[in-house]
Amino acid sequence: MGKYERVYQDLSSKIDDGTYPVGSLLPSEKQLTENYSVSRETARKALALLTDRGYIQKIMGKGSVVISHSQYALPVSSLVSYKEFAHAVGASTRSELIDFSETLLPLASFKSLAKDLQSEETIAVTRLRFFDNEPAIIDRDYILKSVVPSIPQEAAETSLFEYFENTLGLSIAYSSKQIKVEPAQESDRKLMHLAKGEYVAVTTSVTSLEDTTAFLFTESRHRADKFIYQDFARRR
Amino acid sequence: MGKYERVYQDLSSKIDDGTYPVGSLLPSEKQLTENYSVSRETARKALALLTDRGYIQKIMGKGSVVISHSQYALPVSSLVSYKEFAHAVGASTRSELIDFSETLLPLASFKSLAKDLQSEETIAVTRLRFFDNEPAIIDRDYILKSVVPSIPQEAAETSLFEYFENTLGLSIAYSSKQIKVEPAQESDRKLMHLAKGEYVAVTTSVTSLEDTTAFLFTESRHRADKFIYQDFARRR
DNA sequence: GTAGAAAACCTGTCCGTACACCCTTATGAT
DNA sequence: ATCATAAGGGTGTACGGACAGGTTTTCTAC
Repeated sequence: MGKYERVYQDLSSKIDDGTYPVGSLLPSEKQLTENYSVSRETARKALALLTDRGYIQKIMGKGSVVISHSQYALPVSSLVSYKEFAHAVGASTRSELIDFSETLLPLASFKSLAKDLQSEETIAVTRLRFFDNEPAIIDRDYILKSVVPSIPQEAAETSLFEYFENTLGLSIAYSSKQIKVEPAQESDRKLMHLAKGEYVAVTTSVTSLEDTTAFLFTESRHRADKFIYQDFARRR
Repeated sequence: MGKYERVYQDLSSKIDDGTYPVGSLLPSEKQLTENYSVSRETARKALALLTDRGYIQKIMGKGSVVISHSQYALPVSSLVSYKEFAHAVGASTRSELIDFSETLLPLASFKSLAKDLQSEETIAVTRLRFFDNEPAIIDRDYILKSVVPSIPQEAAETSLFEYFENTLGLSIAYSSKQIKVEPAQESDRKLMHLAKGEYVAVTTSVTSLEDTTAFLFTESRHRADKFIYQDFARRR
């Protein structure tokens, strides 16, 4: 881990724990170079990370102001796995493996996100996610067999991300996603206990590795009444 | 405009127009310093912009690969105004001024996005947005009178963002937003021709200036069947 | 006392250099 | 022919300095 990442870690945790409350100023760049014994560029890199993750707003001639920064978004944003999200919010969560099989990638669901998709063999994992013991999300992941030849049952039951990154050493880089609202299907109603005429929020995402290989295709169907998506954007 | 922004502009437009197609490599950092007569740091700043806007993926030891990058997201993402969005997609769009009045900020709608909100006087602007001559979105903006004392009717009918930035010289910096799904209200059904029992996607956002003043509060109610939100995220 | 100018401090941009690490290709020994 | 190694070119990180331009504080002149 680079120096600037350590500075970032330290500053972000001090913002989280209230050492630097919302509205206060962080130490100036010059002070940071002294406190952490780094060059100004390194300090600025750490501040840049804080900036685009919504921790601070830099004001020319004044300094870096801590701004309020939401931490409880659904795992749609900022590309975190369900397990990481559950751990972060500390809610009572569990998930149940519904299906675990092999199939061809359903092109239609993802072609609006990724052009030039080929029909490829995938492993499909369907899981039902519970929040506070209520079924809230149906996740269906398609993983390219050409990238991940097989998945242990245990990884499918706990965390796919962890398996990809830690066990296989894959470097997950970015993801593009889409959110729509659809009427609940029969299977949605059954698994999530929905009445007829209810709706679900559907997020579809394509996740790629650092070498730009799109390898993970996910469709996530959320109970509309439990669905909240949060986002932070800058105008630049 | 800084040098690195000009390099960014040039590279991004060349990606958009196909000079650098998806999958190809951009010139190396060294070549960029020569082509544009800039230092490596300046070239790297331009590449960093391309990276976090989803134009490219940098691969260590290889170069910068152009990745496919969606441009037709709804104006929820990346903080663009409706007018900018309409212009970008080139769809047939118009909007209709429904209400233009003064009121207190409805705290309840926004308190999950911004803590410590005070009840303040605002100008409220409600507009109905049409896509392809179909009513699709109801936008209701609350603008703090302490920041924007008055709004000409013409600005409310065309573009508030343009008025804030170009006429008033306000620097819009960032925004945090939230998406939920709700049953359509009576007013939704009336304005957007919805049947009973239908749903709307509601995006709520708080927009702040560079000095961190939250000044614009927007509630956007979308016909569920026309709502698509697109996003691009990176894994740290 | 007050207004205005200067100083001090802050961030933004740009430049140059150095070295580590990664990937591809060419080289050369076997 | 094959395979290990070296070389070259690529990005990642870190350091240094310089100047521009914004904000706040201090000080000076009136």
